[in-house]
Formats: sequence, C-alpha cells, structure tokens
Amino acid sequence: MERELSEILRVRREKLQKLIDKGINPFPYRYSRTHLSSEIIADFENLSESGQTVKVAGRIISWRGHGKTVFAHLQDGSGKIQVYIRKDDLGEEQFEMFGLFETGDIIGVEGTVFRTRMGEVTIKISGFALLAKSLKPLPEKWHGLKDKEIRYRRRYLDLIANPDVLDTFITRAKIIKKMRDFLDDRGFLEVETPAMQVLYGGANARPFVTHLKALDLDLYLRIADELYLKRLIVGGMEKVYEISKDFRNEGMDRNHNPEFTMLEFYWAYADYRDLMNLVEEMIFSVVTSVLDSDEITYDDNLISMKPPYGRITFADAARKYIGTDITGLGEKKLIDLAREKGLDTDGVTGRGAALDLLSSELVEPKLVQPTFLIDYPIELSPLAKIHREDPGLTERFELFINGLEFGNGFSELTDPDDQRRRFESQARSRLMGDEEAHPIDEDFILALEHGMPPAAGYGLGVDRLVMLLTGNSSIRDVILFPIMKPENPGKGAESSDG
RNA sequence: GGGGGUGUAGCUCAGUGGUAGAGCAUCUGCCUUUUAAGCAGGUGGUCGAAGGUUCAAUCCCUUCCACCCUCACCA
Repeated sequence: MERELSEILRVRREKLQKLIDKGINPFPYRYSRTHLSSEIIADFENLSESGQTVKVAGRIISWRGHGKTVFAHLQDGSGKIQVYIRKDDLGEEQFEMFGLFETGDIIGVEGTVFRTRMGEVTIKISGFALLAKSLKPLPEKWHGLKDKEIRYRRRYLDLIANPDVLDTFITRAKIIKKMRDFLDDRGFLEVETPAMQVLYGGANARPFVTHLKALDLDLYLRIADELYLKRLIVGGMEKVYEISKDFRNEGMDRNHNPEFTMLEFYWAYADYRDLMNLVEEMIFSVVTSVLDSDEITYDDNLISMKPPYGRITFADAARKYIGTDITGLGEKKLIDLAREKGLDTDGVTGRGAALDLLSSELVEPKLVQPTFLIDYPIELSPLAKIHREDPGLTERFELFINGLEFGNGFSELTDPDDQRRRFESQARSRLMGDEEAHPIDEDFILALEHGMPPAAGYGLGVDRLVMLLTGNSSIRDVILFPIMKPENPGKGAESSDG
C-alpha cells in the first residue's frame, strides 16, 4: 500500500483521520431529518416566522469559506439549499470541526431558516453531523460532468453533477407508473413470465444464449414476452400485461441497447381496432400526466399527441409515399422498385424483407405525427391473424411517431394450424439464412390447440417513449446503466494469477 | 463491420519535435450575509497503452484500447 496519493486524495484521507481522532464516526447509521430542501424553500414564510428548527441532510456540493463563516450548498433528493455557519454561533471547536468537511461529504444540519441579503433561502446552522466522508473529489461545479464515458460508467457522478439527469429518470418512473395505473384501472393483471426460455420467440431478433448448469441446458434470454402472455390468455387470464427487460443480440446505436424495457399487453375478445383505440388513449394519458401538455417538440418537429391518431394502410402508405401500388408485386418487382428508389438491396431476400425495406426507408420516416400504419402484408407478421377482408394481409398495426416505431400490435393469430404454417414459413426463411426468423414453437402451438379466445396484443419499447417525452436523442440517456465495454481489460479482469 | 472524430491535472479545456498550460477544484494566509465570493501565494500530470522514427516524441509513424458521431444490420 505504498502507492502515492495525489495531494487531493491525501488531504481527504487526512481530514478523515482528524475526524476519527476527534471521536467522530465518519460513517454513522442514521439521521432524523424534518424536511427536504424543497420543502423548506416552499414553506419558507411559515418556517422563518415561527423560527422553528429544521433538520436536513445532503451532500455538500459547494463551499464558500469567509474566515469566520462558511456558506455551502447541500443537495438532497429534492434539490439543494444553502446553509450558513458562524463561528460565533457554534464556538471555536465546533466551527473548526465543520472546517474539516468539504465538498462531496454528506452531512446533516439543523438550524433556523432566513433569507440572505441576496434573497436566498438559507439555514443558519446551530448543529451538524457528519453522515459520510467523501474520499474523492466532485466533478467541477460550473461546467458539470460532460464526459459521456464517465457519465454512463459512473452514473452516480452524473446524477450528482447534472440535475437534468435525475429529472429524466423521475420522468421515466412516472411514465412506467402511469402505464401500470392505466392498465390496472382497466382490469389488466400484471404478470411475470420467464426471462430465461428454452425457446425464444415473439419477435424477429437474434437471442442471447446462456447455460443452466443444473440441467445442463442451453437457455435463451427472452426477445419478447408474447408467446408466454398468449399462453396465459389461453388459460383464461383475459387481460394481462408485463413490463420487463427483453434482450436482443443485435447492433447497438442511439435507438438500441441490448437489454431494454418492453411493455406488452394482451386483451381477450378484442381485435386490433379496439386495441388502437386503447393504445392511443394510453399514450395520451401518459403524455399528459408527464408533460402537462399534449404537444411535444422533438427534432424540431411539433408533434400533437392528441388522439385520434392517423390510420393508414400499408398499401395506401406505399401509394402515398412511394407512388406505387405494391399490393400485387412479387419479390423481384419489389426489389427492383427498391433499387429504383436508390435503396441498398444487398442481402434482401423474400417478399417480406423487400416490403420491410421499402416501408422502413420510404414510408416510416414520413410518419411524424402519431400514425398507425395498419394491415401489414402477411409475410411480415407471423403471429398476426389474417385480415378478415384480405387473405394477403394481417390485422396488424405499428404506431409511428417522429418516424420511429412506438409499438406493434395485432389481432392475435389463434388458429393453431395457421400458426404452424406461419412457423414453417419462418423456418424456411431461416434456412435461407434469415437468422432472425422465428423458430417453430411446438409448445406454443399445443397451447393454441386447446383454444385461445380472440385477442389483441400490443408491445411498446418503453425506453423510446421515455426518449420522446424527455427530449433525449440517445437511448443511453434514458437507461441508468447502459452497456459499456470494460474500461481496462487488464486491470479489473485479471486478478491474482495464482 | 465501414467511415469520421476524441483521449493532456479530480472536472472543463488550451497547447508544442526540445519531457506542459488555463479556469474551476485542492492547499496556505486574510476575510462574520457569500453565491461562478474575493485577494495573494503554492501543490498537483507515466499528455489512453505498446512499439517505431529521431540526438530528442505528448506531438510524426504503426498497432492496440476506450468513448462519441455516422453508415450498414436491426427494434
């Protein structure tokens, strides 16, 4: 332990030791506070008039010593408040001990409230306690912490230094709570289904694989909750939902983190039209409860979140935004069309993939105001029921806002024989090299064979909704601990080589 | 995976082929309503890592690592 500490760290250690020498426990057990900082500021008039003693606790985030007085700011979970200590009030010994505190330390103070000449609500300290000594310096007070790598890796510093970050995650919590309340109020039951699955499904994506030693069994981390939730619909749970982490072993960018939060819900005896009404009602209720507004400005687009949202069929959207009726076109013509529009068609095989390419490149980016794109070609929707009016289509919608997908829903396929055919078609795509096509899930088909009521189901990427409602352009800014590569592969990983 | 960028003090950032600077933080002194407190004086750096070129590298070259942006693939 002969490692040399820089002065900045050495001094903190020395102050710690001095406090210990004075008989102070630098890491005590509890502190009874009477107020949060925000409560004192809100209730200033009463508190200052009555002259009552308040107790607050928090981290020292700034410090201004003036000889025989000190001004500092304490930050707690509700905000920050200024505190003021005078040597005359506390006496030499206490004042000197207070001087061993510094930015980063967590302390409790008690005192009366007043306003400084500059008008700031301040606590005049009559007593204090050290609650945790900080041995590392805080990021700089004025510029904050900008380095994204440190912000993501050591989110606690980000939270201390950048107050907006806390706001984002408070909003995130509100959004999820509101979705829960909305569904609970309508009789949906929250359930938990396996995150580790023998067979994955419910979306087109490459899964993570893990291994269960006890059974010597490879398991997949779920890519979607869908197939389990539908088993519950078979079992008579008529309205179910789950908010959970899903895992997809694919690329990462500002819209994608390998683990992300998904809301899925399933509603027996309803179809996709009922579902769209419910979805727009839910989104609207979340937006207005979180924002106090039904409009959002994002990427310089003014978006009205007020229902009803636009509804346009896949075919009409193609006519409108691509200028071609794609209804009857086969794979070849679709790929030609894509090329003609300047799209990269490398690796695109199958009619479904061609349609998907055209839609995601030429249609979806145009859907800025909330819009349901409906009636998808059957090739794109292996779990959706065939359209009641057109066997080439499915009763499926995706919701787009600002050109991004905000969920996917459909009248659920309940015919076990049809489901088998769809799986088999997916299996063929798989053989053709589509790694993301569904594997055949016999166990799920077995469930359907017992009879599943008509139902509609919806899945929503929660992180993206949080991005939209907090104005963040990267998913990493709405996930507390986004995936990062190890910082120093040689340092942390390699231990004693024994 | 391709392309571009970044990495220098705890934080925010300058900078140069001759082993380095500012502001904040920190330390010492003065200061009893300050608030980006002030004034004066200090401390603090294997300049991301490893090689190479050179009398000499933080700077030039090579490789590697991490992060950001972007394209591709996807959700």
